[in-house]
Amino acid sequence: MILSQSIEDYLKTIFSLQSDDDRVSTTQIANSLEVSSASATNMIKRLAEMGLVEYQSYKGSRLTKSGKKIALEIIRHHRLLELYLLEVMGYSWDEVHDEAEKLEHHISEQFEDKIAKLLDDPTHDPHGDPIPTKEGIMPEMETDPLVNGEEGQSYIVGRVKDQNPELLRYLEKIGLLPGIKIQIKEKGPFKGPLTLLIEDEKQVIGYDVAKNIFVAKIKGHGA
Amino acid sequence: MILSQSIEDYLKTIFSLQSDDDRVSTTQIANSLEVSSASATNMIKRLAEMGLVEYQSYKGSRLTKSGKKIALEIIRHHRLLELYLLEVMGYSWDEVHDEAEKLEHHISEQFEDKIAKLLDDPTHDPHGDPIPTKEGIMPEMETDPLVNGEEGQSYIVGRVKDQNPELLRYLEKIGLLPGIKIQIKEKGPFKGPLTLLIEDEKQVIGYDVAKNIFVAKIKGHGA
DNA sequence: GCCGTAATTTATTAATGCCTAATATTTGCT
DNA sequence: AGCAAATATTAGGCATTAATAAATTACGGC
Repeated sequence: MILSQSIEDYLKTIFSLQSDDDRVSTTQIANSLEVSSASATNMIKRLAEMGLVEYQSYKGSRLTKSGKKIALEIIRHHRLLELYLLEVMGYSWDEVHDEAEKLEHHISEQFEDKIAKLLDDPTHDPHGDPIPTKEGIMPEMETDPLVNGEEGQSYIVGRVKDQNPELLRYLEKIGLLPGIKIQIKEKGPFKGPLTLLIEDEKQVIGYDVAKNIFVAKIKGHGA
Repeated sequence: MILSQSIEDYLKTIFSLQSDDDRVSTTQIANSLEVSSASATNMIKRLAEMGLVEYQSYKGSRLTKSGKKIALEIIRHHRLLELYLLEVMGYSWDEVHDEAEKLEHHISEQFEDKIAKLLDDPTHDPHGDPIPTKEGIMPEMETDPLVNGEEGQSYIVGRVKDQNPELLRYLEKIGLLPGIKIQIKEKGPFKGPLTLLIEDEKQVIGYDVAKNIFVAKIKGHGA
């Protein structure tokens, strides 16, 4: 099957919008891709004909097994590429996303395999997101939003949700990177700023930034 | 300027067909790209409108300065990619062409710069072809067809013209690779086979194969 | 059962890139 | 020079992709 870049982008988007197995509305998809909902309806119907989504008029869309497989493949490409660009090619953390976004549609199976091997079959990308396996399985990691964390508790930064290069540069600057250990010193009330201890440095970040940071609790640390 | 893959392919093809600065006929281009000549005429006119080729009806096409620049950029991408795939990513000699052919249209300037740097600004690709510089200059190398060589004379293999994977595998098997020193032992008459000494091994190759091999004479060696 | 939001249908637009068939031009031959 | 063969260009289409606006229909909550 030959899939256009658009098709791949639709599948990727639907995948990221559907948590668990709930249906995704056409407008959600349209907004996410910044196209009219008429366009989205059109494309979704094409995808349904191809057997990539399960679609019922007015009821929304859900990826089929094969649709999900393809979405995961693209996501695998993307995340492997990000890691490769960062680790091997010397890109900086905030540059990798855009380049990966283009290349993910154009690399061959072989290319995918080669970079996976060169990176020693990694399980997580530079943002801390899990890399789907070649078989199409997404290894899950139990992280919670940093904003739900408790004062005094220590955490490992798991993943960063936002892809905005400016934000990424900022996070890199203050050292808030996946894999790093942090401690919440203080949580400002009413969606206020969080004071963190990052590698023995005190840092204050805004609530909106913290919403994008996902962390895993470290047992036996903290209050 | 946004250029489609087709446009880039046309430019590349015209470049490779025009030696020096002679005009290239529409049919030549059409044949090379395996499209009808009507299609080629169409596209050439579009390219002319964009200022990428100089085109006169019935007189053929020639790349303009900016057309040539773009062609050289794509060729640079291609050759850098081939070398990168071979040297860094562990592709074999006969696999690199097809992958590079796809990727050359999709990598960014930055990606190009990164691989050039990682390869230490190479001047020749795995086939021995020169890699255009970033400024769009093709470093030339003085090679002659192996079939024009003299018996007893020694040569360095410069480049291999054909991109046929089978031929490339064959050449790899018998060790006829760019950079290798060979000696012509015997030239069969009437476009007959050539007997070569390749790394102390005697090998006989057909005339048609030898036509694709370009070599540079080694001074002070041979008869 | 009505109303508003969401979704779909229908009809268009625009671009890319290819094709065949018909015509025009150039070239090469005698 | 004149004519036929080889080349090239026009004209007219076709298919695909991906988008849109406008009109219509369906659903869910009150």
